[in-house]
Amino acid sequence: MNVEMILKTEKPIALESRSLIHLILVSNKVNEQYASALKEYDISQQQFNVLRILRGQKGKAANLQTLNERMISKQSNTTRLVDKLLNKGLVNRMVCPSNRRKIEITITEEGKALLLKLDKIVSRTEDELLSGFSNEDLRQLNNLLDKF
Amino acid sequence: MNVEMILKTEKPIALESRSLIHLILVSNKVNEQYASALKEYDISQQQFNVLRILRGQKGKAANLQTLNERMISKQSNTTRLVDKLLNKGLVNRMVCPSNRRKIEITITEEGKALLLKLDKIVSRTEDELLSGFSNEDLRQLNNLLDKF
DNA sequence: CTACAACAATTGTATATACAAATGTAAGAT
DNA sequence: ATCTTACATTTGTATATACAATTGTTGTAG
Repeated sequence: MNVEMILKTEKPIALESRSLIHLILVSNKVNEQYASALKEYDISQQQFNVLRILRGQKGKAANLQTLNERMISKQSNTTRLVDKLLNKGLVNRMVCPSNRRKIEITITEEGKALLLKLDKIVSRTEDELLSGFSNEDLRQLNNLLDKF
Repeated sequence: MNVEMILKTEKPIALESRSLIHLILVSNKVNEQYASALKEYDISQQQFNVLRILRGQKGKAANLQTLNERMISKQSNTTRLVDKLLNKGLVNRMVCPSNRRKIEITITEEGKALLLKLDKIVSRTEDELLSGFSNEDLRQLNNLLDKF
């Protein structure tokens, strides 16, 4: 990926700035690829993310707060995001009987079925994005990212 | 940075998925740090980015297309973004005399003065973000990011 | 010169996000 | 029981972004 095009705009770019901008550029690219892969099914990345979290619950419900904590992108509109999924019939929602402040969300069969399709195209996208990487590269990358 | 919290949601996460999600999480964190550092001056990251591009032009004007190409985040609202900077008096804008389709943007003295202040706080933010990194780490990171 | 395609920027619209304020519920203190 | 505080979600609002359609300009083929 060509980061030089951007970085040439300021001549003596410190190694630090370069790394961070580079990181953001790559992340944007990755996000775009995910988004474009999911677009066919009218699912945003965040929605996909929530569906995967729910599937990971194996039947147990997740309340909005839990979703919020585990979502890739930070706190904001979990309510509205779940509304969208609800309208599509991909999740169920019920007030928690033991604590009526909480709202419990579960994935529907329809949601699971959709996820199965999405898994395939997402993993194809990931393969493409990482075609230049060996397993050793990936381990190294993870180690470096852990330092943040 | 704790990626496990998110990743525990799906049990057998492939190394590839893990790396990409990890990357996005880190990038989000970096973006948040930049945003919060710039917030004090009511400048968004994209606005900061454009100002830096303009400064890098050393007096030469940049048209909207050029800005667009060099902006960190992809094509969208360069017109509106520049409008904001214009309202703040940080840039000038004039129709290109040789090709009236183009709009030429330059940074004002006020814009340059602001950038000088921003440079300081941004570089402090970068230092914090990368405090765990040696120069060798940064080089490695850049090499890996280049593989995308 | 006119018609047409390509170009550069702008506008419209729908959706997404950040952030603060408001609503409704639960728990604890007096 | 009442008051206060904390909790969980929802709503409002301003801003940001994606994407398509539109406007105005230039270049070119006939």
